[in-house]
Parts: sequence; structure tokens; C-alpha cells
Amino acid sequence: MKKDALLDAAETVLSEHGTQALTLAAVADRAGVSKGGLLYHFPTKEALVKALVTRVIEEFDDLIAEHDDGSPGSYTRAYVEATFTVFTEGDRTHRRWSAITAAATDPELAEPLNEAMARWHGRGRGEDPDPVTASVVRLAAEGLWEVMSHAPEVYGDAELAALRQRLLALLDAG
Amino acid sequence: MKKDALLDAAETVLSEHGTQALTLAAVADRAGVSKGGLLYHFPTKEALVKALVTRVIEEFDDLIAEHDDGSPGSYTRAYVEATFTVFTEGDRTHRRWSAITAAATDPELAEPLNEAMARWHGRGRGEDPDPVTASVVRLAAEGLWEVMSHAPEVYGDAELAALRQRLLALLDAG
DNA sequence: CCGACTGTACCGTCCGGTCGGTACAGTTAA
DNA sequence: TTAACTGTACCGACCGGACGGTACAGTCGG
Repeated sequence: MKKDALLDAAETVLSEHGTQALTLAAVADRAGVSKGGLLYHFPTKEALVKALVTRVIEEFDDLIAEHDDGSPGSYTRAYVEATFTVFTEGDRTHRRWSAITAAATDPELAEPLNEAMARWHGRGRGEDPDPVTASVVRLAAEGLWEVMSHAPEVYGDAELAALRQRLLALLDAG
Repeated sequence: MKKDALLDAAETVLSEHGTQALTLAAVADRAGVSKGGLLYHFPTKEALVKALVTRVIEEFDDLIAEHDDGSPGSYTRAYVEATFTVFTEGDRTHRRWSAITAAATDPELAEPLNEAMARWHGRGRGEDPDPVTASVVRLAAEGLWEVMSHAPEVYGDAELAALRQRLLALLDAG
């Protein structure tokens, strides 16, 4: 779909030049389209950003689902695996994510993000054997996003691997 | 100092109306000062935001220091305590923090924040007995910021208390 | 011909930053 | 004593540019 190409362009602009560079003109330019053309598909900038956010959330949900075999307690494990998949992919998936969430700080733009957060970290889901341990593990994965966004030099490949192993081990021990 | 009053005003605007409401006019208005008066103290908006960020970082550093008794492995424990202090304070300290970090997504504005992140999560600091466990615990604390900002309903007082206890227990067991 | 789609010219607003000026509290010096 | 001068704090009108959004004329495949 053409919309996806436009969203791709928006993501590129965002991750290359930051939040305040995300203008309709810049996105249209990047997509090889005029501003009018862009506005035809996304009637407003808010619509564009909202689409950006929801797409990225869907992507991550899919990634979780790929690792979730439905067994009890499998969700938290899948969440961990999905997170580390993003960071070990040579692809800058996590740059995209960080840039997008940064762009969605304003009022209702964050709404889909808040909803996703509540879903990802909500308790009462997979009837974890040890819910507190599961929370700790999920929170650590969440925190990793933050640290990798602001100080990627802190965790190299080796540390990431050790971290992943430890988080999974915690789930097994719980 | 007058500058602190201006920063207070900026924080108020930020946490009440979000990032894009942070205009020089709004801050000046909130502080009961004209735009010119505000610009006198902070020659540019970037200077204002940077001051905002560094002040909040200092505050958190102080909070950590309050809980750090210097004993081996004490830093990570202090980091956890500082984090939970912020969330259990009736004060909306964490709203302020979230709002400010959200405002500092752009290029060099995030620099002090990145430096702080690297410091807070950098290994090789307190010669932790079990560095991986310490990392997990710090990351979980970090993740808590994110979750509390976007979905505060997920963790109530009871869950927070349980979480805190568990994180400290992990450090003892490590 | 028709509707999906594109391009361009333009508008209004908002916002960061500039600038000339004011008020006033010292300080100096005749 | 007082007039000239200086530095600090602050004011508010204004400017220039950017940016979101609109209007509208065109294009092109079916």
C-alpha cells in the first residue's frame, strides 16, 4: 500500500533527523511525493503520527506473537525474546521505535502507546506462576529500551546475551 | 534564585500541558514575567530546556546519594530506593521527570540525559558481586519509569511495594 | 467521463528571537 | 549635594520564517 511507503518515509525522517524535523514537507519530500499527495492519504499530521505509532505497536505485537507458543508463562518469555530480537537485529529497528515514541509525547498521540503499555505490562494475563518475577523481567526488558536509546554503549553484544540468558533463567527459576 | 523560579514555571507548564505547550510566552506568563524578562535569564529556548534537564538530573543524583552509604554494591540498592521514593512520594515528581525527558528528545538537548544514563547504568562501577543481577535490577527500575509514565494504573501501591522488596532481595541473593 | 490521485500556489498562525527602551539602584566625581 | 554615568533587570512591540492546512487546477488509468 502507498500509505506504508509514506509511513516508511516518515520513519526515515524521524530516525535520521529527530522529532522536530518531522514536517509534512520533509515527509512528502522523502517519499517522493508532494505535500498535497501526502495530505491526501493522511488528512492531518496527527493522523500520520498516530498511524506511525499504531504500526510500530502492531509490529512489536507480531514479534511477541512469533515467540509465544501459548504455554503458561510463555508470554513474558516471548516479550523478552522479542525485545532482544530487536536489539540483535543488525537493522536499526530500535532506533525507529525510539524515534517514534519520542514523537508521540503529546496529548492523544500517546494514547495508543499507553494502551499498548498497559497491555504489555498488565498483570492478570498468563497466570504466571510467579507474577512478581514476571513483572521484574518485563520491566527489565522495558528498561533496556530506554538505556539502549540513550546510552547504547553501555550494553554490547556480550552483555546483551548474558542479560537475555539471565532474564530467561529467572523465569524458569520462578 | 530567579532562574529557579523560571524553571519551576517551565516544569509546571510542561507537566500540565505537555511538550508542545512549552513556549517562551507560556513560561514567561506562568512565571509572571514578560518574554523579554525570561529571555534575559535564558538567552535561548534551548538554554532553558537544557537547564531544566540538568536540574532534574542533579535532583535524582542527590536522591541516589542520600541512599548510598558507600558500602560495596550499595549503589544499585540506592538507585532502586531512589526510584521508588519518587513513585511513593505524594508529590508528582515522576510526572515532572517524564515531562522533562519527553521535552528533551531533540539533538543536543538529550546529551546531558544520555550522559546521566550512561553513568547510572554503566558497569564497572561498584564492583558488584553479581554484575548481571545488578544490571537486571537497575534495568527493572528504569523500566518502571516508562511503565508508570504511560500506564500508571498497572502498578498500584501494593504492587510497587512487592516489586521494591523483590528487587532488593535479588541484590541480597546475588 | 469519472474518480482516484498529484502538484502548486497560497494563507494564517504561531513562535523563537531581536531590539529599542524603561526603571532603578549604585558609583563616581566636581 | 547633585548631576553624569554604569550595570542589571525587565518590558513589549515587532519581525521573519516555518509549518500545518486549504484551494484548486491538472493528470491519467479504466
